Amino acid sequence: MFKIGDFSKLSQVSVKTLRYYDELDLLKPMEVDRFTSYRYYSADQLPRLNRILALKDLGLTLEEIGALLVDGLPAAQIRGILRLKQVEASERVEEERARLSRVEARLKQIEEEGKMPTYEVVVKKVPAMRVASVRDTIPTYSQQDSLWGELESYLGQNEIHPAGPCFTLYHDAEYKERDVDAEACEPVGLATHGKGRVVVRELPAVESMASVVHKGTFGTLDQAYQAILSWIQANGYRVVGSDREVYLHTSNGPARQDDPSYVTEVQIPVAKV
Amino acid sequence: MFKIGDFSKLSQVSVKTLRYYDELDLLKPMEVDRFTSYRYYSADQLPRLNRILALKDLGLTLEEIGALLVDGLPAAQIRGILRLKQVEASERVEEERARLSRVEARLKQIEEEGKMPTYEVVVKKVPAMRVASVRDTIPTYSQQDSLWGELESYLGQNEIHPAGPCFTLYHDAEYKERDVDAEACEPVGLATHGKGRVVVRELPAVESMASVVHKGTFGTLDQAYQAILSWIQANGYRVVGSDREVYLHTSNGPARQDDPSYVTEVQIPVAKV
DNA sequence: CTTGACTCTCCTCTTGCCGGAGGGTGTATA
DNA sequence: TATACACCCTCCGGCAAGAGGAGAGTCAAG
Repeated sequence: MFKIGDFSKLSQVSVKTLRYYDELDLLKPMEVDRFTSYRYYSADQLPRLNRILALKDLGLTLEEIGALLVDGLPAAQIRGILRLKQVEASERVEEERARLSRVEARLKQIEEEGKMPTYEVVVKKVPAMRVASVRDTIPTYSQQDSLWGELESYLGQNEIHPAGPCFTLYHDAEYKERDVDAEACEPVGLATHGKGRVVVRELPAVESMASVVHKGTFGTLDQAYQAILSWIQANGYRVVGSDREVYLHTSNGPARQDDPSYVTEVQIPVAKV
Repeated sequence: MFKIGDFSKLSQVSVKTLRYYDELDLLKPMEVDRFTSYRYYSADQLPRLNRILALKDLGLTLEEIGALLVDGLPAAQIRGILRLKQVEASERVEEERARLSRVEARLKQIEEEGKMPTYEVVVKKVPAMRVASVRDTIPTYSQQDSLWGELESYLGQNEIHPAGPCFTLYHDAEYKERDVDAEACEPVGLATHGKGRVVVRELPAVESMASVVHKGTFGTLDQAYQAILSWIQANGYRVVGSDREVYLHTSNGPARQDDPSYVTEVQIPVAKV
């Protein structure tokens, strides 16, 4: 019989941990003095403790270990839990590898530019939404006014309030200076009918949307595009959909002037590799 | 200006998290209503939030992010932190890879044997210790009585109490049936002089000691050896030192009889690959 | 008998939030 | 104008796996 400190030395497990395992019923001392509450462990409790440690090393939580430690548990069930853990572990490996490569990409970028990058790219989900929109081929990307005019007059006539910030969807697969296939979109709450060139449609959710926020006039928006595109490449993604320019500067209507305080978000659907 | 819920939708960050970042001074709302305490965010706070998210993705803690977000921080310092994170991340990758391979080894073992293995092997540190010992070549490994006799009479004469469980050190590089180079060891507290064949010496700490606990007679101890050795191989370790048999069954003296309740720990120093 | 090393219970702290209780706000509609 | 309903606020508790420490009781050796 060993006192907790000696048992701790034997097993190289801290006294705190032994007491904690006692509390969780993972490893009760062989004997507890009724008067002093001193815990006494016997050497043949070491195998159980070692099993706890080994399972912990495999990534099981203490709760799972407790469930596994009841005697006579069928091997099939143990295999099941372990296979689950195997999947979890390989996911974590992948996750950490991805994190490492992000850190390395960032470091490289800092060393090249000598400072933190101006733009921060994040990948997020964008939920599905219903939009009213007008789509057309426009001469240059800065000449969207007609689209927005149509859209707003439609919304005004039907007394529809936007349900979120408006944005332009660019459907061209590659960058184009002229004859841009653009769609002016305004999120709406209820299902309604379009009218004329205005259609109301459901945009599906995007699982992985790379996003960057630009503050400043539209003239400098290309910097944001450059930043997000090079990020996409540097981090092993590829473009898999139409990009959006979301106009965040104010509640309704797109930006039509050059205002240095305008805030615009560039979103590009991406996927790994 | 957005209320917290709208800002949350924009950024895909939960309201709870935004409030938490406010509390930590990571991202204060542009404005807080003095009467209602409503938080109001502006769109141009998104870049800062995105930077927080990006740094979090690199594995920085929120505290570190707070330190990094003060303006005009020299790039050198940022590089320093990131390099630290790089090291941490690659360590975690390695750790998770190791964990995954442990899980796989265990799964394979279970599939082969159809049950949880009888022996649990753990790797632990063993601290340095001072021992009194007698070393000699003995005919077979079960004939250690003379060594223990010498050792105990020395301890008795000098009134030295053991400072821990006694053990035998086996110095042979490979397994031998006969002419075993064995050393009977008894940990002692104070530095003393040996006498005759008894020497008092310092055993260095062992950083990685594979260990397995056997309960039963000595006759079945070879099963424990087999288990630990095959574990060592299956988990990518190799033997780098003399193995120990630690006698845990009772306070002092080695086991000399066959008692099925005897508890013995087999320890083997190991290193990766 | 005293000293010093242990041991006990109980409390708080860690990280990055999530969930809920209880109560106040804002606005769209009947 | 009343009211419903969706928001918002603060505060409390909880998560995993213990670490650290306070204050009090115990053990073994000299």
